[in-house]
Amino acid sequence: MMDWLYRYPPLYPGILLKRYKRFFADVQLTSGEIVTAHCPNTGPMTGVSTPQSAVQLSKSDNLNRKLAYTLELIQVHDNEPTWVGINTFLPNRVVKLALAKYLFPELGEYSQIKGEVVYGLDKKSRVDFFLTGSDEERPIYLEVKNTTLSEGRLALFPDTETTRGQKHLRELMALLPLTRAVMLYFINRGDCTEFSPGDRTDPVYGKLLRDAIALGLEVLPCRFDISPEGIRYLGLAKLKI
DNA sequence: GCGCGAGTCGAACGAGCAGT
DNA sequence: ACTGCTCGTTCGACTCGCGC
Repeated sequence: MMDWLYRYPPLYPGILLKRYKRFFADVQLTSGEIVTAHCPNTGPMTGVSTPQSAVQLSKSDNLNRKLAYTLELIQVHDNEPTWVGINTFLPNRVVKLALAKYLFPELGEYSQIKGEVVYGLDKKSRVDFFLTGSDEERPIYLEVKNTTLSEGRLALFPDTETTRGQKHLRELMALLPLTRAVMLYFINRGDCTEFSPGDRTDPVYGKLLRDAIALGLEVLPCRFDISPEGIRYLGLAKLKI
């Protein structure tokens, strides 16, 4: 039996009425009450913000928050009904838990995990994770990207033009080959079995990714099963370049 | 003075870290 | 302990210069 990697707090089911102004989503709870929830995903959420979709909200008891509810999951029907994770900082948290459990054999037997390590030419970028202590001398720079866009069973990143994402790729390339550089695409939905760069949304990113792979960048497109109960790791998706 | 396009900026929230 | 910055991201609101 596969263990839960992450368990959601109690969630409140509802129906998405509309998403607007990037951070807001009006949701009708099953009680009939209409609430405005914080949408912690500032991306375009292409294909995953359709009104009348089933959603799941968490509720914060932080009194400083203006919006107590947070949009966590939305159900899509591209394939079978599938829950998609909306919360963009969850992938980092979940990957941290997965690293602690050594769920990615591709990364070897590191002994130290550091988060948010400063790197880059101007020392202004931060890598999500920095792994050291493996038998191999080279440390690992690991960057995590949240992926929700899909075409059928093919997951795509990015879902919009991302100059920041391009910058991250360039900076990872600059580290090669003295260190290992790994891009981990967190496929935030269980129905996708393959992964490709989203050339239609950001062709520059797609080209950069291929250049980076040629230089030695490693890509881990990771599949996760998402449900209101929690998140489980399903293994790697097939990389289609 | 007006309308237009291009460019810049701040708001929204939370986590984590550095500096005081 | 506290403040302030950075990161994630988009877009409405705003300023600027241009041509008429």
